[in-house]
Amino acid sequence: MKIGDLAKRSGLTAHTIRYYERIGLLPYADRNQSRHRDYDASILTWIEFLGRLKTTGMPIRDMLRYAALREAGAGTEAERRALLERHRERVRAQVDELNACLLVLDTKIDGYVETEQRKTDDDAPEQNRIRGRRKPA
Amino acid sequence: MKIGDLAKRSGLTAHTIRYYERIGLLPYADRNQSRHRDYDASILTWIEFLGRLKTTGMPIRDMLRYAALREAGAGTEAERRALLERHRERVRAQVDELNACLLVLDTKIDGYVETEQRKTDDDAPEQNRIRGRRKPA
DNA sequence: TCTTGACTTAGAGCGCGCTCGAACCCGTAG
DNA sequence: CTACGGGTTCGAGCGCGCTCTAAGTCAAGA
Repeated sequence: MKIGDLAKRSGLTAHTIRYYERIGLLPYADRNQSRHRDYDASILTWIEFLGRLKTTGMPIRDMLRYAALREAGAGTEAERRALLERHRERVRAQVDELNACLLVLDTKIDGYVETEQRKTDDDAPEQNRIRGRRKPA
Repeated sequence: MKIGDLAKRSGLTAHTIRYYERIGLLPYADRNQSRHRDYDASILTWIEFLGRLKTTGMPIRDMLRYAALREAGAGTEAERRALLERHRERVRAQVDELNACLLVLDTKIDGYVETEQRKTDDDAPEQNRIRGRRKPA
């Protein structure tokens, strides 16, 4: 598979793939007789996992650490596991924080809903106006 | 309240507070006779809300839009609400995505746990060795 | 044969969100 | 009076993660 195909299938650009190889996030790819990169489909699995790490906010320097352990092969599993477990905790905390923010957003949005409701009440004819914040049942 | 106090209470640096004012994220602050910024405690509520928007990944240009509507005052509630509702949807999607990533992380970590278990089994004396991936019950 | 288009490398540039430095101004404690 | 610990403005610089340009190579199709 050539870099353009891998780009299409991975969702990365060819530029980004070369950049990732340059910094060590992707292993140095085999080249064909034209010195073009020639990929095996298995690289997609790794790219997809990198995408998960990225989505969850792992900085590239940490991905590099993980990638280096992976390249090092057997004997690094315990450290890889520890790295992922630490990351998982951070992601869990992140989810909790986002959920807390969602509650705040809900409250804020509800406030605007009520503002609009008051406006609607004000616009209503005098004999139909109801005091208070909520629409009558 | 002076900028240093606000920095302590808000968790931002004085540099960042000035930067936020400069770009319009914070309203132009009153100055005292020494031309120093003089803040009212109420600004903390706004800064805290900005922090929520930031935590949830809203880019500054969108916060600026919201801040501008806020400054514009009454009559902009519907648009502010719409902006927050769109953002809420993005945050919900983000939480879903993170949870999906957490499942992948769990699987990956479980894989390493099993690797370590095999290693432990290999290290055990011959008569105690058990075939298979899982620790015996 | 010639053109097209995808590939190569090295290195510069960019958008974001700060972060910091320089030079200066003030008010207060010693 | 002086030193110090704030504050001020303006603008440059930085770390991140790409993103793009330039100049060249190569293979395949008209």
